[in-house]
Amino acid sequence: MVFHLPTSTRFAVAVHTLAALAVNEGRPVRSQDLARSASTHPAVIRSILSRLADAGLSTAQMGLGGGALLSKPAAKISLFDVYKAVEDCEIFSLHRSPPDEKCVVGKYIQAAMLPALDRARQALEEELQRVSIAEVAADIARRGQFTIPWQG
Amino acid sequence: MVFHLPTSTRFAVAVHTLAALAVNEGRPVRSQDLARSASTHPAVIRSILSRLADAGLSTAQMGLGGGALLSKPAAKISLFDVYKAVEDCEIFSLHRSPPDEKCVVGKYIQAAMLPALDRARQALEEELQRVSIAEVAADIARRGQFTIPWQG
DNA sequence: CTAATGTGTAATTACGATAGCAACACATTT
DNA sequence: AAATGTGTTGCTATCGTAATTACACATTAG
Repeated sequence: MVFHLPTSTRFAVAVHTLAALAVNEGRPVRSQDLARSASTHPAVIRSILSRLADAGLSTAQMGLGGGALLSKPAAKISLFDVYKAVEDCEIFSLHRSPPDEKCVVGKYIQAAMLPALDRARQALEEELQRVSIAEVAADIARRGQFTIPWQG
Repeated sequence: MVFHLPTSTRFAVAVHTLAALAVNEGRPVRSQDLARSASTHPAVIRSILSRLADAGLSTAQMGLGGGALLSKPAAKISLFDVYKAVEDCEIFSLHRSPPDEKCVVGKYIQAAMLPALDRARQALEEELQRVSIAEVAADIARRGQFTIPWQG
């Protein structure tokens, strides 16, 4: 059986994008080049960069020679920061239509399960918090056998 | 901005259904009644019950006076069991098209981020494991000020 | 045995989010 | 002024979900 995608591809593409900016540390990278690397369209990259910029994770340098840049050190950007910036953080969806209030189960089911769902969501977020874009970029550098001249 | 639903409503409806079976302990409940309680269609309920039966969580009693029943004690059914039965457990989707192998970032990005995503998924699943249908049903009973004559 | 009840499953339809893509205004550098 | 590159909007195709209908099959009551 085929299921839907629990998150959009935006999260993976956003991490890809920020890792690429970290690897190209300092040099602006064009949406066109990021798009080729991530196998997508430049407008998709710019759309994601727009959300990342709103979240204070990246900035854009307009005009000739322009492109995207990290707006803070890669070590200070967690995967959770990226997740929050580009995805809905409500992992669990509840009933499409509100359950029947006239049934005891319908009346209380959501209140009864919400605490557990919140704890599960929080556990997931805490794990994402533990990993930074710097670590992802460093892992890429290690696998690719090159070094990144880290900022600072 | 409007986002999509990270899980389908199947999970919430499935927990609703099993909690209802726990509350009506012993008596078969018709898909029609479960559907009214969950504000959905009987065929949707039967479709979900079919997955729950495949997972060994519920059974069906055919014919007149029939309906759905728990196939094991509610205390032995965790929210993770339900989650596994009706949802895709791949929370994070990666790139739609494989990244560019000719770019170092594209070549290693997925391998670099997968361990973190796995840990996050596992943390979520462990939290869901901690809560049982029996606890959800008991919480409903507490809020509704009635008691469930627990099996055994 | 027959009728009534209720499940199991397939097919269809409508809907909503995603992502690919084109177009164009705006900013910046040469 | 020309060239380069971003920001944003709008359109389209695709896909999963869920509502709904329909019908074969199982079971019980009479």
